[in-house]
Amino acid sequence: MKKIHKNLSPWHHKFIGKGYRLTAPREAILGVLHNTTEHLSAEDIYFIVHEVYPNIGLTTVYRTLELLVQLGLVFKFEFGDDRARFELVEEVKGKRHHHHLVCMKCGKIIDYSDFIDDELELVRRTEKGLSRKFGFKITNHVIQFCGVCEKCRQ
Amino acid sequence: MKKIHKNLSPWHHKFIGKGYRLTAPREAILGVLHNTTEHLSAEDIYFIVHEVYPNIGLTTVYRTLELLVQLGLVFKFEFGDDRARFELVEEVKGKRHHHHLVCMKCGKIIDYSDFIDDELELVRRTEKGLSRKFGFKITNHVIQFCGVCEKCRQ
DNA sequence: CTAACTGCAAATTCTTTGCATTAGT
DNA sequence: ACTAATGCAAAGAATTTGCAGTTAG
Repeated sequence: MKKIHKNLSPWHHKFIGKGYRLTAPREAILGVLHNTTEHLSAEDIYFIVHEVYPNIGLTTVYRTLELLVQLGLVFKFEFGDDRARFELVEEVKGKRHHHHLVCMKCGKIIDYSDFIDDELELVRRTEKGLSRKFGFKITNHVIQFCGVCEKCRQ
Repeated sequence: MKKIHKNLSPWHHKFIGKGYRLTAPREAILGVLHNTTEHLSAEDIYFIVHEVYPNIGLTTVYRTLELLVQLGLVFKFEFGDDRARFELVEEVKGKRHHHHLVCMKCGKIIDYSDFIDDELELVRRTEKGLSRKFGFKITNHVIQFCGVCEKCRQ
């Protein structure tokens, strides 16, 4: 009889069989990213995870995030404030693909997806063109608008 | 008779009368940015400027770049390699507005302007929409594609 | 003349590394 | 068991800051 595998974690298959292990810290970090709508830095994540697993170190957070980016599960962004921010990719599961609008004064970041259909259509076309012309295999894009938010303008 | 002002530096008017001074280091740094097609880091600029003005410090380069960004003369970019890169805005004077294509393996950066007309049209539309919806005054945008270049794919 | 600018050295901040220990599979 | 993953402390790298001396306007 076929053994039923208790595939508890939705991320299980992304790790196993590739030489990677799905450990408690990794699941915790994925969980944090999954449950937030914010743009967390490594340190932010560290503090949150730390509440549940007080013995997880900041180093592990950095190393895990690096792996997750490499596995294509997480995006890494650099806004203007000299610390990387991380976001789950998960096009699946409701959360929509979005781009960013950043306030240069207060650092506020808005995710928008209102105007995104046109943008994505353009992205597809541009990717194809760039790919053909420069021989790149394009895996990702950054589209971001910068400005000053309503509050900071006063 | 009207006095002819010896406006030696094309950047003179961007500084004077706003409480800022156009000093030798600043002109040198602007000159470096003007004469390159590369995406220089603060340290890159420091080394180049240093050949002509050996007593200019790295600190001054950082401080000058910060000011230039604030004055809107220079763009600051973060590609994946944890060091900021700087580029003169100068839409004027030939050099065309462009976007970036970055290789995640070797860090090569290609400026492209081939597919940019569509992109800029879209940018205008999106800026208008975002501005209306979120009350932002939009001053800048980042459009960047990431992937793996032809060489690194082999 | 005076406030803005500069250079130097020291301090900060974010991120990475070395190494001995622990723990998935 | 075998090797990846972890935590800690220490190292590293980019950028910032304090301060006394210098200079453009």
